[in-house]
Parts: sequence; C-alpha cells; structure tokens
Amino acid sequence: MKIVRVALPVPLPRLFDYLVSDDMPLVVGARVLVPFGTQKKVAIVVELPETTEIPKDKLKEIIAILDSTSLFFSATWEWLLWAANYYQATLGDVLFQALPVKLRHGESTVKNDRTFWRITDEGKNALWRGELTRAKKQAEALRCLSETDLEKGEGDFSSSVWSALKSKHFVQEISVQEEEKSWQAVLGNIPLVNIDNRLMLNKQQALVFSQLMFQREFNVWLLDGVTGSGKTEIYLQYIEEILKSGKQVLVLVPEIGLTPQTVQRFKARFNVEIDVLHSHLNDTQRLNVWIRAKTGQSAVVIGTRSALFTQFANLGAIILDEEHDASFKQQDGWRYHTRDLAIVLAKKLNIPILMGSATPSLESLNNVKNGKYKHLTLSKRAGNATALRQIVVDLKNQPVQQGLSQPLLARMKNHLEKGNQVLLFLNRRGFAPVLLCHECGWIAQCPHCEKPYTYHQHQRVLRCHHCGSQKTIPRQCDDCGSTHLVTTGLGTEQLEETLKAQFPSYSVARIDRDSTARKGSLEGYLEDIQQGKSQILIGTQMLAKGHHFPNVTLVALVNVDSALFSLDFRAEERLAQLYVQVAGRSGRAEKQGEVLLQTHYPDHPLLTTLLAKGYQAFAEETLRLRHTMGLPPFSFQALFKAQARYSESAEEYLIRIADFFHSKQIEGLQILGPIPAPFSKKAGQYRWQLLLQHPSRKELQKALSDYQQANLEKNSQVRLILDVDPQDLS
DNA sequence: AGCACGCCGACT
DNA sequence: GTCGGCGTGCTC
Repeated sequence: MKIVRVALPVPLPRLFDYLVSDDMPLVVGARVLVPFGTQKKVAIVVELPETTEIPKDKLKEIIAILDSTSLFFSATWEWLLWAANYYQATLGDVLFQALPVKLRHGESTVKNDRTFWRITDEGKNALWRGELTRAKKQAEALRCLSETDLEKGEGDFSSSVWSALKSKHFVQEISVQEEEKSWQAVLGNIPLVNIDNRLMLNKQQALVFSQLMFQREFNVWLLDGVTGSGKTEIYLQYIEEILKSGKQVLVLVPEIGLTPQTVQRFKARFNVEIDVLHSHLNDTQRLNVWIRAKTGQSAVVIGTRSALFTQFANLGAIILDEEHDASFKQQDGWRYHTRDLAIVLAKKLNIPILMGSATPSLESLNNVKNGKYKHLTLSKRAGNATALRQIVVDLKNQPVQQGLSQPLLARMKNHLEKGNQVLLFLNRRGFAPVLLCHECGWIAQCPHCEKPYTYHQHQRVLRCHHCGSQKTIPRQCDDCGSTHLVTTGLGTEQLEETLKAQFPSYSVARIDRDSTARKGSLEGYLEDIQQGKSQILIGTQMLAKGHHFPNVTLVALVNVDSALFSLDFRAEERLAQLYVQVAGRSGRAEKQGEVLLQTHYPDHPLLTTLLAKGYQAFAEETLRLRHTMGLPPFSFQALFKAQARYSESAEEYLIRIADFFHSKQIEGLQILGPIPAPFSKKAGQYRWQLLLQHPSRKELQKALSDYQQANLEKNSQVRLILDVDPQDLS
C-alpha cells in the first residue's frame, strides 16, 4: 500500500491522506473517489508522499481512480498552487473551482456524444397534414426540425414538448459521435480571416500594431486607448497573428462586456472555432468548452473571469479587455484578481498578455512607470465625435430635493422635452455617507486620521472607520457655524421615487444589481432603453460600460461628493473612470452631449484636474498622492473580514488576530483596526474588518503565512474571510 | 461544506 | 409517545 495525499472540496485548510494499493497507477493532478466521513467525495491527487503523520489505523483506502492522467497541464498546475498560496486559499477551493462543475462531481473528461432531435417520417406526415393544431408548441418544434436537426437542450422548447413528440413517434433521438479535430484541421484550406470585415488601421493604430504583431513571448502590454479609438480592431488583428502561428487565444472581458455584439464581431472575423463562456451556459456546455480548449479544438475562448481557468492545448496569448474593471475581482469563494492571475499565468507560459482600457487602473499605470508593463497609446477616436459639454453644479447653498438640484432638474426637463433620454448615475456602491455643511462644504472629519467620519443613521453617531473612534452628531458646522448639515448618499430606489414624482409623464428605469438580479434581465433592460421605452435611466457603474445609447444626451453624476470623500481610497479613481466612460457614452452620436456633476466641492483639485486635463493627468496626480500616503500601489494590503451574529464576537476575533500581528513586531507592517465594516450590519450579521498594509508584498506575504501557520484558535460563531489585495475596502 | 449526533418543543 | 428544529463536532 502506498500513500496518496489529496485535496477535497471542503473549506478545511489541510490535505487528506489515503491508501492505495501499489499496483494502482496514480498521478498527481488526477481525480480519485474517496470515502470521507460517511460520504464519498471526489478528490484531486496533490502528492504521492513516502510517509504520513496520520496513524495507520485512521487511513482509509481510496475507492476508485477517475483519471489516468492529470487534469492539469504542468504550467497550469504550478500556477494554481502558486495562486492558492498567494491568496491564502485552500488547495481544495482553488483546484475544484478551476474545474467545470461536471468534473467536480466526477464525470468523465471524455466528451459525451452529442444528441440531436430529428423529425421522423411520421412526424413529417403529421406536419403535412397540419395535425397538432391543439399543441402549438409541438407543431412549432416540428416545423423547426423539418429544416434542421436541433441539439438536445438547445432551442426554446421545454422538455415536455419533446417528450410528447417522442411518445407520438414524430421525433427521434440521433446520437452523433464527435470527432476530435483540432481547429486547424477543421479550418483546412478555408481562409482564416474574413478579409471583408477587417478594418484599415489608421496611422496611430498601425504604429501600435507594428509593436505588437511579432510578440510571442511574455510581456505585459497595456493598450491605453480612449473610447472609440479602435482597441477591438487591434485585438482582432493581433489574434489573427497568433492564430496564424497555430496557437490559441484566450480573451477575458468584464461581466458586462460579453454582449452578443462583441461575440458576433469575433465570430464574423474568423472562420475558426470560437467558444464563448457566458453565464447562461449549462454544466454540459461548460464542460464541452473545457474539453474543446484542452484538446485544441477551439481556437479562441472568450469569457468572463472564470474563463481564466480554461486550459489550452497550446495557448499563444491572453487578451484582457477593460483591465480596470472591478468585475475581474472575484468576491466570493477564494478572492482572486483575474488580471493579476492572468499575468502570472502568461509569465508561466511565456506568452504575451495584452490588456486594454480607456481608463487604466492606477496599479497598471504605475507598472508602466516602473517599466514592468509596456505602454501602447491610442488617443484618436476612429469616428468623429462632437465635443462634450461639462457642467458642474455647485450644491452649496442650493435648494436640493432628494439630492437633485434645481439646475439638474431644469437640464433634465430641457433634454426630455426635446425627446432625448437622460441618464443619472448614482455611485452608491462602496460609498459610505458623510456629514457635510451645506453652506460652506465643511466635512466632519476624525481629528486623528484626517478621514471623514461615517454617518450612522441608526445609532445616531459619527464613527471613524480608520481608528474606530466615535462622536455624537454635531449640530453646527465647525467652520462657519451653520446648522444646515446634510448627509451625502442616497439610494437608487429613493431616487427612482423622487424622479417619478418630478417627471410623471416620463418613464423611469432603474438598473442596478437588485433590479437586474434575474439572469439575462440586463439585456432586456438595455434593449428597452435602446428602443426608447424609458426616458429617464438611473444606473450604477454597470450602465457605464460599453453600451451605446444614441439618444442619451444628458448624463448626470448625482453623487460626486461621496466619492471624493470616501473611506475607500480607490473611490476617486472609480469616479474618474466612471466619468470618462460616461463621457464616452454621450456625444458619440450626432447630438450634442452634456455631462453634469453635482458637488459641494467644485474646486476639489482632483475634480478640476480630471475635468480640465483629463484622466491621464488625474491619474498622475492621484498616484503622487497615493505615494505620499503610502497607499497601493505603493503598499500592499490584506483585509480580514469577520461576520457574526453578535458584534462583540466578530470584534473580539479580529482583536485576537490583530494581537497576533502586533506580537510579531513586523517592521513596516501597519495594522489598522479592527473597525466595524461601513455597512456594519447586514442580514442580521455584524461585520468587522481588520486591514494589514505593508510597503513590501513579500513581507506582507510572509506575515500572512506566519498567521496561517500559527493556526489561531477558531471560533465557529464567526465567519472569517481573508481578502489579499482587496479592491473594495467597504 | 455536509453529515451525524444529540437534546428540547409541538404534533399525527 | 415521535418528528424535526438547529447547535456542535468531525472528516485522512
């Protein structure tokens, strides 16, 4: 008997040892079926150790071997082990999340035969004679089949329709054994590219492309291009080069970027197999894409963050669009950043990664500065665009109704009466309310941290989320003595109500996480907007990306102040990105576009820089500020989040962790907190957080692994999440 | 995460 | 009397 060490899909930070008879062929990276407690579980072999510390009588024997070879290529395997270590995740979590659901449950990696519905002669006759008048759906399905076979599970007919047709012998199941042909073999002599769809590059694009086109080795390229400057065309032509060299390409896009139009543009360009990993796929379809990529049948895979874990027989390049996008950060399970992991993968595979954005993250711009990334710039818009009018509304001393100023209401009325659409942005997510003076703009700040206090409505206190101190709500402004103190921050629902009352003759659509929670409902909303069914649109960041609304002529950022004075140091960056994207939305059509910002601080230096000099200048100034304050990217962070039924247990747990790090006396390590999380009570659970910060990534990593090794006593009452490189501090 | 075990309340 | 609620503890 030999020993086999496996990872299991359980949230336990350790591996488990089993026995297997000597003659059983077993390799690292293969799946096995093991007894676990009273149940059977699929596990992944991680090691074949000589010895074990587990007493022999406790070791159980594995039940079965599920794979004869590793499921992972060796570079991918090393990459996943690295990722688990870096993000302090369990190997079980990482390895299992990297597999399609069907493989997690032990299904075979050999693709099932595809089954199709085919019409029978009886069915044809029935259709001819016009039977099935009482079963409209069945008749419709038959009509579809009379044209072509339909794959099981495809199409919009329910399974009950098919089973009814089958029992009438009108249809039969046809099973097709699919050949595993590489995409090149399928392509054969057909030309790779549909030349008709290839666009002519302008001078600037051609310059950028000439730098890229022969790149085959690891390098990070940041394609910094304004909206409409033709980034996608650069991607397409670069993909063409990679495909010509016989290699595959992975294209990663933000959640919102995977629209049918985007996919269509890729499919229309190339005559090769392009697989799309979108949220509507079922488990079988996902498994098929995984198999097709791993066996070299697909040439290009396009998908959102989880597509990063697709394995490729021969990957030649990674393209990551909208590099700055927040949806690339996985926020549950193990918390990885798609961009950062993609770069590590590219390095392991020694292939180039091309990232694009009109508003690159400050992290990436800093990496350009220090020479880690190569910078490519597209500054010219391909089409002609009308200039955008910027309007800043100073809210000081303005009558404001539910966050809406008179000038804004007047502009809205004006645009609506011309038959145009109006878009209001409320960047509520991640912003905590602050208390400010409506007359002079003074902000209630913690005297120790010089950070704004967070306004807690229920407890009627101001609390500093940096040091945890709190104070009662002042009645007067410290600067001017005015008693007119207001809070920023209002929800999309509240805004919707107000607007419906203000503009009763127009229809209001609200688009945020809540209203689009249903799968696919976003697409529906977007279509309604395109068709002009709603005139007033309320949205969060998700509306800003990639959608073109030709009839939107006024875009308003309702809530600029909460971003300028947020606890989260990234709020300004996000505001700037939102602003630039929004500006790109409007003014693309023939109609003159306007962008309106509401603020108590029209003279805020970052705001004036952004409006007068643009994103690049804003980014440089913000980076300088981050540098002086020692914030990322000039330091590295790890955030412990604790959730519990009782506030005290969450707090105490984090205090114990904080004490551990204090006792280690690590030079340069900042231990901030624990403090209550900005929205500290959610779903009956209290949330606290503890932030670690260190100027060296290595040192921070060392501190974290010390913590992991110390194996502090757990508290089953408290749920703990560790977020390495958090993107969201609230 | 599951799942068993165990100890208390409201029901056929 | 039992069914089932969810707190606790364990998984090689």
